[in-house]
Amino acid sequence: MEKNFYITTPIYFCNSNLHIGHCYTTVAADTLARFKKLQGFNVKFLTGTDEHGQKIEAMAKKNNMQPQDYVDSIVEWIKDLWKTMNIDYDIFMRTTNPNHVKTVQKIFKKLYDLGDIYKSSYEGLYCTPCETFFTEHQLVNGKCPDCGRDVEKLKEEAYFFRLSKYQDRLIKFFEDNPKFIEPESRKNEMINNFLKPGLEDLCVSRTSFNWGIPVDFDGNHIIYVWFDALFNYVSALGFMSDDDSEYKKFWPADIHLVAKEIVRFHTIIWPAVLMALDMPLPKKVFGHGWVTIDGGKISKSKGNVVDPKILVERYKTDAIRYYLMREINFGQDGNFTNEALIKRINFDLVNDLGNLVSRTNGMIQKYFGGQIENFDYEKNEQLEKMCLDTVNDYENLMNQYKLSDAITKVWSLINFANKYVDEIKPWFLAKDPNQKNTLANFLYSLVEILRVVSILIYPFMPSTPKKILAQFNLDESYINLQDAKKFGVLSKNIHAIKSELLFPRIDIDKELEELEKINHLK
RNA sequence: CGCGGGGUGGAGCAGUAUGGUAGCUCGUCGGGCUCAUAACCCGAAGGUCGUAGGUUCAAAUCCUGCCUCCGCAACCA
Repeated sequence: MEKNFYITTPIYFCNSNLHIGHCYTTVAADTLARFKKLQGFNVKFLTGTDEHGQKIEAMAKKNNMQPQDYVDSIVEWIKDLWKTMNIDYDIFMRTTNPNHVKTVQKIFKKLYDLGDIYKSSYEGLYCTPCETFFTEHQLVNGKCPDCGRDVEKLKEEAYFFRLSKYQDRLIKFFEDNPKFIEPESRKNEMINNFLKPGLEDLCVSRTSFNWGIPVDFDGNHIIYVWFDALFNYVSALGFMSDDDSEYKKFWPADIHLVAKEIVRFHTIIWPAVLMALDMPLPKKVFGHGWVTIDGGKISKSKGNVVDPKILVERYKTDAIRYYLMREINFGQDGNFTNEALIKRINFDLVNDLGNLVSRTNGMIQKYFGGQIENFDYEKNEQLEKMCLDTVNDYENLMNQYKLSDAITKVWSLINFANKYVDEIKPWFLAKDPNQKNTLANFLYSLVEILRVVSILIYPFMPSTPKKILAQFNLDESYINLQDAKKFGVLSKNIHAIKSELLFPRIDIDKELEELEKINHLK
């Protein structure tokens, strides 16, 4: 039977460029997608953009552009970002995609016909110059938070989704599927904050702006952006279109990866609408934590937004990916600082991994002229067990989405190898011609460990394994999870090639100064 | 009493579902090695686990109160 795996990131709101937090979500999804592929799954990995809404209309106007031209320019920037971050998505879904638009309209009509969407009126506090409704607590001193002017009570005609009808079914679903929301704390939050107090019907249309999907049977109304956006996960698979084979194959999604603030949309509104349509629900919504900067929330007004493109340019993609996946415990908030980033690079990538590759290569050059051949292979039970245990632990952790723990596990193998060199003391063996075979076996083992390491780090750092393997004249075909569980896979003829450093050392003080300068220029 | 999360050696974090020698990375101090990117390996110092009580033979872990920080509160990953 074919094993399918459908994973999604949120589709990002296109009102401006993305920051390191968006990269975090997407890198995590990419890492999981690559891992599942290694495990032999037929993976579908979706990311994309949410392009409708009043804010985008306003941003376009501010830039003197048509909304479509504006989002096109942002999308171009985002696609370039994912290219530089080495994100290997299968689908880049845009909510302005004509098929998506048609699908959302059909769904809206269907729910209207079923009676789960009905027409009523929306009453709220309205700021006329800003053309925006606000809730009571959004107001600042009773005035519009944007312009500071008075607001007035206003009624407008709108469509509503019968969210309240699904409250009990949602609670039951949460109880019956304890793993639906992870981590568990998010589930408690949803139940306590939203389900227990009672759900109100959701206003799913607006008339105060035009940039969105019109209700096709009532032209004045624009469909609420979240209603529009959530359905991208199925419209991308051809749901309700002429060809829905992909939908049949991949829905329901195995995991929606989202950040914690939009868990609500994915675990209450989304399942409720799917229930209304009698469609299967996603298997899991994982709400990861936030990347904080210097301990605080990423925010434009604080001016602490880190431009990921600058980071990638300076430190290379794999280093950034490694830092994000390693430093932050998946599920909880984690801090980003320039200093921690550079330290991780220097200590973990340069000292531990880079140096291990370097010294292994160096010894093969020095003791064997770059070529180990014609030696009698001796099995080493201890090494084999060490590698096998690491791979098994790693796979278990990855299956539980414990990404940080899994990559840390790989480093314990790297550290083990560095220690092993000290134990064996190859520099003594090299002086004794009778020990030539032992020395060859030892170096062969190190290359084998590096082969296993290359496989395991691949989902996290897609370009580094190639570089490691190339130093020993091996190609990417060795990146294979099944082979990671075996020891002694390589031919007993190892050719080491003099190579550039895997990760160059960074001068911390100098680099921090440089970054400080860049920040000031902004 | 709105809700959620956190407070663990100098710094950053794990550990808390099934109570039982407090672990990791960095920093500090001392030692070893020389294959390697002044890298690598070993050892040491340093914590009454926010606080006050409670349960228990035994609490970072379970219960109660309090202090404190961060976030959410209906369109910021």
